[in-house]
Amino acid sequence: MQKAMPQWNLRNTAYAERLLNDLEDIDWSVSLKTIQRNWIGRSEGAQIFFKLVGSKETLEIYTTRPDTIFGATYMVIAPEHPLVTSLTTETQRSKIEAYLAYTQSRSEVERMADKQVTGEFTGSYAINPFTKQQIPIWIAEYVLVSYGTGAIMAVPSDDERDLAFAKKFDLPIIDVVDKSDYPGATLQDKVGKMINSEFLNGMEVKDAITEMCKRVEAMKIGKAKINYKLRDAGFSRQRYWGEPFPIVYDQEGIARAVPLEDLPVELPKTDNFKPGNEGKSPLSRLAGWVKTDNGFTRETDTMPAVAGSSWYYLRYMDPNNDQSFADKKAVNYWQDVDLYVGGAEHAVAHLMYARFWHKFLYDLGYVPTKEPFKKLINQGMIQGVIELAYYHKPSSKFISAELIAEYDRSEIAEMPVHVDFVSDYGYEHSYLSAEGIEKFKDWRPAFKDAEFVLAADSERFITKSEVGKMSKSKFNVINPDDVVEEYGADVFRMYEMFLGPIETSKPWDTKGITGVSKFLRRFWDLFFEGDQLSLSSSAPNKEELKALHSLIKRITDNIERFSFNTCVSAFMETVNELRSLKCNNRHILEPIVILLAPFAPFMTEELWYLLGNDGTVHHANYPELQEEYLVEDTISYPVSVNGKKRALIDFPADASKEHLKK
RNA sequence: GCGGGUGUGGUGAAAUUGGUAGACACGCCAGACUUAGGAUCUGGUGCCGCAAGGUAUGGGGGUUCGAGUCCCUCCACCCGCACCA
Repeated sequence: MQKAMPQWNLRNTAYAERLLNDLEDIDWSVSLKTIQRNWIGRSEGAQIFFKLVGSKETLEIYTTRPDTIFGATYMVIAPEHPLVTSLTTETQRSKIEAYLAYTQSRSEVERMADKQVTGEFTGSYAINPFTKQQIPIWIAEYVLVSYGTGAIMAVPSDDERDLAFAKKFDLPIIDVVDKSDYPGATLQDKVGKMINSEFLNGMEVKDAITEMCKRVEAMKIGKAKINYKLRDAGFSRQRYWGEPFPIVYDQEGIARAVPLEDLPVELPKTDNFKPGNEGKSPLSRLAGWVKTDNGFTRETDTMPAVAGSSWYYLRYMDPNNDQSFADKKAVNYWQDVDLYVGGAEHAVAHLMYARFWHKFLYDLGYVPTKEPFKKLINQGMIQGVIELAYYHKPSSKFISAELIAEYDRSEIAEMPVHVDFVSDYGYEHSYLSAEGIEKFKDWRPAFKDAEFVLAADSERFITKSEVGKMSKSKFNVINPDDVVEEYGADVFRMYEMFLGPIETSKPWDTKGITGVSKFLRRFWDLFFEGDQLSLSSSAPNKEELKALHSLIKRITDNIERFSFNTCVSAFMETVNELRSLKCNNRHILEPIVILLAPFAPFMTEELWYLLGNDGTVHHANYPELQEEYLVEDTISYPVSVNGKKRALIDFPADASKEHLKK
């Protein structure tokens, strides 16, 4: 059931321009910024009021192309537009009602999926303020009530949708832009010379837009206006869990802020979480709480989850403060969030609200920065492979994927198969064996007698494999506990890092996990002779020191740029090298234990203890890089002939220029 | 349709600013040790070629002494928005 009720809204539209512009200053991924830009949806245009024939009312439209107004030959309003009833004339009423019944029968999804040119004439006319022509007002579903003003001036010569509509309903088309100077330009491109437009004739489109905005303003029939797709955020929930609004209503029903000294307004305790009457929140049942001592009435709606998530990071800066959300000193010290690692699914809700909220606090002087999250990394998702079986509905048979071309696709359904039944899971050719088919039938008793059609010479039922989210509904969830059980948490952790760059999404695949497992065992073995800890404390040699310090350099640099996969590679290379050097020197190995600690926290803790240290390795000082150990004795110079490297020649690093030239 | 991103071996991937492409790992091949091995160790492995050598970062073109990296163009795939006036 839908019901109109008064709601609190956050006027984040007032911040639209800043939310858009300040994206420039933050270090976020291009795709995330793009999503936010699209969501804000800024467009420059004009708001224009059209007079109606035989009425005192006007029809307000929004257009990004005021220059084309001489080509506006009809108008269109959305089926849900408030003026629909008053604009409909007696003779058209039954047709309009039939059309409205049709549009109401179509969901938004249907409208988008099935774009048909439909509409109906209202019987009313507006007056084009420049041509002075009477132009018909139509209703059509291609105009959306939620965007702009829900009404447009239609210029069939310069808009594809208007053109299709005009052709279908035989409405006049007047060319107003000559694009012959711009070969290849489409209707969307704002280029060309104005024609058939009186005082605009000969102007370039851009200048014509400016000129038209001036004229419209001078005539007091509208003005230049920037429009946003971004909507204000509905902020009321009729639920128990959520922050109560610090708002009370006085005897006249005027909303007032709860005085500072009475803040915060805490959620009252109750054990009745059922909704209140007339769709109100459960809080409305608590009469003793709703009525305040001075006879005011509390707001009983609560805030949504995005309220808390919009500012929690500020509270982290001063979590025990009972006077304010965070002390200014603390906020000035911490400033903002240096690095936010989060999923792209928060692109428009949480991340937009948090930015808005932060800017609001900035305007009030409570935070020193304009943006909450300086740098943001979208960590990639570990995906799953979804295994699907083709099911031929008319014959109730399952069809092996290699045979699917022989069937009519409209008769085929795809049924998810639990990945536990699938052989060679993760490979292109993954399949159900005879045993797998039996498991599937036990799992889905409804298909216990279904036939599985296999290729003539095959005993395998090939499944269709698709990369997608791990999801209970797709039966492809892999539990990390099993991996941890087999290889340990350190291996699991490092293998996830080793898979590739942090931003990359890819299906979970354990094919290479033995490499990481082997690496950790080899590192461990460096410390031992058989089962005995066996370490040398003598001064390390040059090669060992170079191995250590080049590792320190690489790990430091790679962490700095969030390249954890190459960190793992660097550790592997160093351990390979120390193995071939037969190094068991504690002056080398101990700093590596510290470097490795964030990557393999459990094993390094163990080694740290075995090395005789007190406390935890995770509090140890980070090893210091000493560049002098990195200097090469010889440098290999590539020798190029015709731009191709043909040879390498080694020279002592201290060789003179003269020597090199020879 | 509009906007954005990505294309490198059999596979996951390296190459931070234009400077020996394929590090590291998986897989594969050969060998060692073994009663056995899906354990461990050693060596090899982009492609063509016995070799010398040639060739190679989606295709084509350009800038440069030198291009995976910069520019143009085409193609493929992925993501976002989508009747936005």
